[in-house]
Amino acid sequence: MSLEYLKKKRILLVDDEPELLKMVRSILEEEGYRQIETAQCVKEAAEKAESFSPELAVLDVMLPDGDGFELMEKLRKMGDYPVLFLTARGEDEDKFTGFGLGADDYIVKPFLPQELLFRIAAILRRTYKEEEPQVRLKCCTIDFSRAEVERGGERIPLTAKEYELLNALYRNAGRIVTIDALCEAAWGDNPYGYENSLMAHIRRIREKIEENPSRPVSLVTVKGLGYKLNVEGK
Amino acid sequence: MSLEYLKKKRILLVDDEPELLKMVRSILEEEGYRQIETAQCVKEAAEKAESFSPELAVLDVMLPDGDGFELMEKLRKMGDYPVLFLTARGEDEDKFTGFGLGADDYIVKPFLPQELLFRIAAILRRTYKEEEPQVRLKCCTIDFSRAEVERGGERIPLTAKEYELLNALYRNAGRIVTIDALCEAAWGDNPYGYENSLMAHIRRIREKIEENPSRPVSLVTVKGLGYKLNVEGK
DNA sequence: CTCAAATGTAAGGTAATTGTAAGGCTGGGA
DNA sequence: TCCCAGCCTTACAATTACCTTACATTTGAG
Repeated sequence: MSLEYLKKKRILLVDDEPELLKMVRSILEEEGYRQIETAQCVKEAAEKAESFSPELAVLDVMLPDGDGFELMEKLRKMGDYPVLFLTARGEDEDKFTGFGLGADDYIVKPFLPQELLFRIAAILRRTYKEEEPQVRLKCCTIDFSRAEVERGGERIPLTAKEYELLNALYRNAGRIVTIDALCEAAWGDNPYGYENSLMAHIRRIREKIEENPSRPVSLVTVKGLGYKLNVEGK
Repeated sequence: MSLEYLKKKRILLVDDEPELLKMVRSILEEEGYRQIETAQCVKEAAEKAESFSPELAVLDVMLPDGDGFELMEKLRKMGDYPVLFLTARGEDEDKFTGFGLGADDYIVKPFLPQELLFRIAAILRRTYKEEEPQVRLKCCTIDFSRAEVERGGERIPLTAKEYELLNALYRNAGRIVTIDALCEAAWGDNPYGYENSLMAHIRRIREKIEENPSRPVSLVTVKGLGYKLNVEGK
């Protein structure tokens, strides 16, 4: 059972004490985690999260410009990754607030390094069941980690927008994704007026992933409802 | 965010003290969990797991005929569901053994009921993403997230209007929905003058979901009142 | 700055979906 | 028995949502 891929996950640490931050970081790095970002307040954390797209967040409850709970709500709006809280001993109320809001684990300071590592590993293992770099489609495979499509030995690169759209479709593989949802995924805040542009992108994606782009089988349109990505295998 | 579906998950409790078993069971039942099995030793647990197919296991470390770690290895061979350990205070070595073997969480006795509930909910939430509701009818199933009807292995797509109408009927499954209400659902603002069109759509839907569209059993008409969708309840 | 690649826009085309209409049932009442 | 209302059924016409393509604009690397 190879768990190596878990070491590549992006982890965001947020704590106001630089000492603790440094300690936790070194614990994780020693264990082999390679992608770690840190922040010392809510504002900084939100900015880092935006560009870093963490796959796990470890948050202190007490922060100079707010609290960890408020921060978690912010983070949850951006992506659905697990959140683990650190807090001072004994504040049971905090613990319950955190769990109630949907935290994934809660560790009381002071803690044993080993326990932190185990809990992080347990959450990552559950959340990211197995590495799935290759998504198989009818007549090609998509490699999201390289943003490439492989078809008949040939490697075709995806552009940024194509990647975002395909990813949004893949996250809902098999289900219908509305035009609005796709615009939202690709253009964010102001996703209006791009319907036509979306269509052009869909066409370009189809030229990369379909045998016959005019008779799509993997990225099909459901008239009046949206688009749907069909992936192979259970 | 509906978390109701988590309450239906099958949970296996294993502990040698009948008292504790009873207590944990009542904590869970009070919270709304409905499918709970218990066992008092490794042997019994293995048997129950076989027939019960748990979706989460809560294990004590100390058992009369073995230990929880050994049991976890047995369970893992049968299925990949999360395991949470309960143990007596202070046995840090146990804790690390458990996590090292792939446990998902670890709670030290004595614990607060609330904490157990939160940790169980957190694990279930991460492990089991919300499932899509499949609506079962007399001779087919409807999958709204894919806008498809599955009948005898065949997948028949629904069009936008068909989707809207079926959805409106499903939201009032078993009850009569008036013609006006259906027009309202499908045509919004100005739902007048579409009665005939509605009929044509009803026909098309029946051809997709009924054995004999002319003798409907799932989407029946109630003369003078409207239509009604009969779903197979359980 | 320059150039190529990526992205957005526009316009004519097309086919599936939807609307329409006309004739056909069926069951209840007179 | 006949008639009528309310719904069914079908074929076909109209619409609209999407396709396709060429081209304009933006972006970003060097």
